[in-house]
Amino acid sequence: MEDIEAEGRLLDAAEVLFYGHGVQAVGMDRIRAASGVSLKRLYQCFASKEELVEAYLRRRDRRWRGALATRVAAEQSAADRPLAVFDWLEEWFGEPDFRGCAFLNAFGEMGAGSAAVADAVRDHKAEVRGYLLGLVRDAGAADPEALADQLAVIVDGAITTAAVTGAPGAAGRARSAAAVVLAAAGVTGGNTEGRERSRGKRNRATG
Amino acid sequence: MEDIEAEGRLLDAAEVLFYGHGVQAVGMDRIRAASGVSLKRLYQCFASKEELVEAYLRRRDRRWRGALATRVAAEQSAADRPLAVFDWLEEWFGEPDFRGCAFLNAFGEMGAGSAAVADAVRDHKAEVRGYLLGLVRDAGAADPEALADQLAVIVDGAITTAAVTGAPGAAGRARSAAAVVLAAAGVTGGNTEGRERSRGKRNRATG
DNA sequence: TATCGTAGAGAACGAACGTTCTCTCCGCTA
DNA sequence: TAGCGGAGAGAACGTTCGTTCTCTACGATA
Repeated sequence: MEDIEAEGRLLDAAEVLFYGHGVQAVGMDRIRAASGVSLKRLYQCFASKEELVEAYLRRRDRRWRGALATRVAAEQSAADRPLAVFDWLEEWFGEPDFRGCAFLNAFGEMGAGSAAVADAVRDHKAEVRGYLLGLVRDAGAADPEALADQLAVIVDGAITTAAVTGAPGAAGRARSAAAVVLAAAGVTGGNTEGRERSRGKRNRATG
Repeated sequence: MEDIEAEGRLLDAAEVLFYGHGVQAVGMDRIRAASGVSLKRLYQCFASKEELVEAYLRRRDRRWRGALATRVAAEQSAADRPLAVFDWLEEWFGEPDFRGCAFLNAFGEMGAGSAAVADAVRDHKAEVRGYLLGLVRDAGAADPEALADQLAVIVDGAITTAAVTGAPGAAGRARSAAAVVLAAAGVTGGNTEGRERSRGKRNRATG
């Protein structure tokens, strides 16, 4: 098995297990078993559990933001894109293995004990906030920086609320709050009201 | 040492250690050392670590909501109280040992593995949401249920953002978002705008 | 003073942790 | 075919975990 393949399998196993059960609840041996990679090779790829955790977070960050951006970019009007974030969130919340924000979970567990993990989490949140900033800037918001801050707060609140309640409905409630702050900043898309969106297809092309 | 005193010292130690370092990162022996309660007595009070964690969360829930309610009740006008929540949050975020939401942290760590902990977290979030509902109802909001949902999302987002960034400024940004959704629901207090509040004393009595 | 119940200190238990080491086997070269 | 390097399997290391047990000391009662 090549190094690059082993690394991928290790990160795949780490993502499923760390995200699903928490970092501290999953031992290295369990990752070895799930990945099929020998323990020796595991420690050749990642010198410690902390390194593996950090790598897991950084890869998840890229994938997560990539999936979000892909979904949002499908929205044709720049003014509609900020709210499309919450449509994507709702889809994500509905997935059976959804268990909240991997980064916040890891931060709560290891943020106080591992600077590397804390940095990865901070970087992720900063990237997301930067992405939202670009969206509202393109949508012509009055004060993009302030609006991005507000949306970032609402997004995090939506994720944690959905995780605890176990219901994807938090996305819709967050979406309605986001619609209000967007409207207040002068961003009015084609479906600012939201909420009844789930009754059928969007009125704009989504494909 | 009486049972009731031992229990209090155990919960005090558990709160500082579990909240500060995470639940899994703190062993029972460390709690014994910090509390001065013997291990035997510890297991007489709490039959397992899980029970201690749940008791820690439930006591913290009562205290946390009590402190919040005390601070908010000092606001004379019912219309100003919802935003006062965020003033209290900012004070909390500025405390040196602030490390995010104890309940979300515990949920991320043990929510998948302990039903008792998950229940305690859900109960806390439901209580907070119910408290917010009462506030906006008293303030005469148009749709109190929907508004309470929105505020609950913003509160959770504020806490997690403040925890990750390590700066209390998230409270102000959440406050401004909350002010917008409150205004949209017809709740207009004496200082809805917020934001410049931090430049000096509030214009209403705070004592 | 002799006895008893209880409490604290901390040793001890088995399991699991992160990490390293040993052993064996296989594919390559001379 | 003999020898070598690297890889996988998994035993083993030392530590720490949650939990239980042992031993000693002490205060109350007769």
